[in-house]
Amino acid sequence: MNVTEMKRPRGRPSVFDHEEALDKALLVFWTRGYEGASMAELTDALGINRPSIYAAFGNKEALFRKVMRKYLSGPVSYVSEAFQQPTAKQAVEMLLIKSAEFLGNPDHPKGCMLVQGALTCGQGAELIQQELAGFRKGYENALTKRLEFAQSHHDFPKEINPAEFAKYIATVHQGMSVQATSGATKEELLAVVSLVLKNWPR
Amino acid sequence: MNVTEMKRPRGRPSVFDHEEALDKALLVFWTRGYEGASMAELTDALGINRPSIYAAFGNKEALFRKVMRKYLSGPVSYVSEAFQQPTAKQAVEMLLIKSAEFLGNPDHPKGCMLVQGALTCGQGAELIQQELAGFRKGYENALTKRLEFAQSHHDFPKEINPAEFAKYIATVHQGMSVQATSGATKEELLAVVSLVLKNWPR
DNA sequence: CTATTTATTTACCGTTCGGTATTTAATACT
DNA sequence: AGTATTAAATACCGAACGGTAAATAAATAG
Repeated sequence: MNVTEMKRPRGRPSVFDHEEALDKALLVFWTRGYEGASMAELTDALGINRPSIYAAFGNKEALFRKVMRKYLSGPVSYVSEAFQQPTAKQAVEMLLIKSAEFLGNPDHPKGCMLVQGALTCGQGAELIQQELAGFRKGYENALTKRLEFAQSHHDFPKEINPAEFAKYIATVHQGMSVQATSGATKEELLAVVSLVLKNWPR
Repeated sequence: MNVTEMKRPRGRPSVFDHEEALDKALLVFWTRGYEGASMAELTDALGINRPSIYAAFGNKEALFRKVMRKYLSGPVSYVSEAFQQPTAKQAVEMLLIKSAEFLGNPDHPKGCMLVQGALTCGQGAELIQQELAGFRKGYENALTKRLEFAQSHHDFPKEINPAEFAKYIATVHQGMSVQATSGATKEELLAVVSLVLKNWPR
């Protein structure tokens, strides 16, 4: 049985593709941040009327969370991929190089939405702000685990505290995002990464 | 002639100190960002009525710029101070150590207002966003100049591109700001700085 | 052909936004 | 004492905000 000939649902069919709409919403949230993106601008970008957005995704907060999920599992999926590299150095290398290429890519908004989505915010968006900080902390913790694993396999110097080194790499990573948002190019970011990797601890 | 017995101005005297008011406004903009800070919240924090703010400082944008000037010449004046250290290494060392202590200081909002004031923004605040990016770029350029000077005095390896190294330091610096905003402590930031300084090029 | 279901469209809601006109109070000058 | 000057306080403005009720259109099920 072919999926393309599935029985169509009961009522009036949606005139827009939900996944495509989320992609369009991503571009707005990415450039504007959670609060900077107004429902009016989102409505324009999605090309559908406002009640349709609410019917399909819930309110602004719910829409943002759905967009976030797409963002994490899509554009930045290279992060968890990097952690699976055979050595710790290769893992960090891939993480930073792919990040430089991603953050400075002119084909989509510059910088990382996890950083610029809601670094600060007005009253009422603190929850989103905390959630984004939580995702960032999550990546940092995953990197710590990766380095602890490497350390236990003699792949990372035992003199270095994995949590501290992970925070150092995360700091560079987030700094690269700020740089990209302010206009840094892929090449400039790669030069930064090169300086970081040049001094890999041994 | 004593300044304390200066002739008082003509009309009804101001009931609030303008500089103190700017300090209070700074705390709001620092935590909320330019757009996240509402005039209502600013009014509450300053303890004066809204028309008084407009009469004293102009509109929200003008108020923010006056606050910015105080911020640059006050809390973060250590940056230009650091550049005057005798050697390049001492300059960067002081820059990063003082930054760690400043960004993680729990006595005022965490992070740097130059970074979190308007990393992203809605329509209408792009000018402020660009101005903040300009200030960040200004610091980076000043650091580049400092390293070029050091290079010409055999105080910095001639194999390293000063602009690239300055961007690396600026990237770490801005990353530290993001980390601080998300809750990183002074001690954690100092550990990051220690890792950066451990690999000073020679 | 009718009923049911679902989506789109239009028009609108109350709240908050940044900003101000107007009135009232406090001081100095004459 | 009266007037000019300056600031504070009250009350308000239009616009933009996120969000929704009600009506209409397009499909399936019987």
